[in-house]
Amino acid sequence: MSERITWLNDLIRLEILLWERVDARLRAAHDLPLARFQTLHALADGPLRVGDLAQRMSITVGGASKVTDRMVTLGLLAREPDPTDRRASRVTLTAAGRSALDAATGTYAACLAEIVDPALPAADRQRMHELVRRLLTALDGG
Amino acid sequence: MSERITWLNDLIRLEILLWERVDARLRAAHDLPLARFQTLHALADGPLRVGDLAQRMSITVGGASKVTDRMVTLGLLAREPDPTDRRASRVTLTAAGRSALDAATGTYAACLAEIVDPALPAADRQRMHELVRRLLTALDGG
DNA sequence: CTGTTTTATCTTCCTTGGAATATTATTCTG
DNA sequence: CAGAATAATATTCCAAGGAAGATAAAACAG
Repeated sequence: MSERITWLNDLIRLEILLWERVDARLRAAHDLPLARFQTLHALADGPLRVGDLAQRMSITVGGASKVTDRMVTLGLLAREPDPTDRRASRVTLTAAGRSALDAATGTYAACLAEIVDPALPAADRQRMHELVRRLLTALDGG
Repeated sequence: MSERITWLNDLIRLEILLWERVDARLRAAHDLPLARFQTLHALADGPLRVGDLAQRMSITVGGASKVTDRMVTLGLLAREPDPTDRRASRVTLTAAGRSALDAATGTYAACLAEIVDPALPAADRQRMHELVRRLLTALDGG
């Protein structure tokens, strides 16, 4: 019973600590908090509608709308009208957003590698990712 | 490079989704959000000073101070003066806090089991916990 | 013992994101 | 096509926690 609690507690704590570390590094190196990096990354493969962005980031639509607002203000994103649905807008990376993403991606990977690699060899990292994926699939088909 | 990002992204998303599910269940069954449950659980083994509570929960001291305020108002926690240091206060469970914790613990474990067990057999859950622990140890010696 | 430094906590301001609601556009029914 | 139902987004209000500064008590230097 209590192992269950420890199990999730530890997972949550891990996520918090990893987030803090990577966030601090990205802020220091690129003035780009991790939350913004993630938004950029979600849009790397092309524009998304606000709702799809929300889903990909596991936040609410309202939240995604506001994230978009802020990052449009910062010049990292742009809203363009969806040609097929005038209610919707397609959120897209600006040139500045794209280059912020490109610049930060290396920092992100390096920082994470610095933390994770000494603790887990490649096989274990791989195994862990696979376990996470299996749980994600069970949770939302993703 | 990009696998690194997916690796952490997936971990973060998993944490968000698990949090949401368990949080919703605890709210529904006990009117006790997961953040409060975690606070109660952190204090289950005995009183802690605010700073120690903060550390155990991986939040800031200021945050812990405010969590304590709210939960004192709710009657779940109490502050008692630390006999050895008049700057500090020892945060402790009230009877109501203890019984809320006891009641919610079963719900928490059951909810988590419902989600995790179909996706991961016991051996994998165990393995995953061990990987998480190894990373935590690397991150903060915990 | 007095002044400085450190420690533990609290407080204020700010950002973030959720919940609920409003708004506007689309789709569907008849 | 008119009206109702639905869908996509935006907006308002609220709770939570971080950062930085403010207190208050303790520890320490002399």
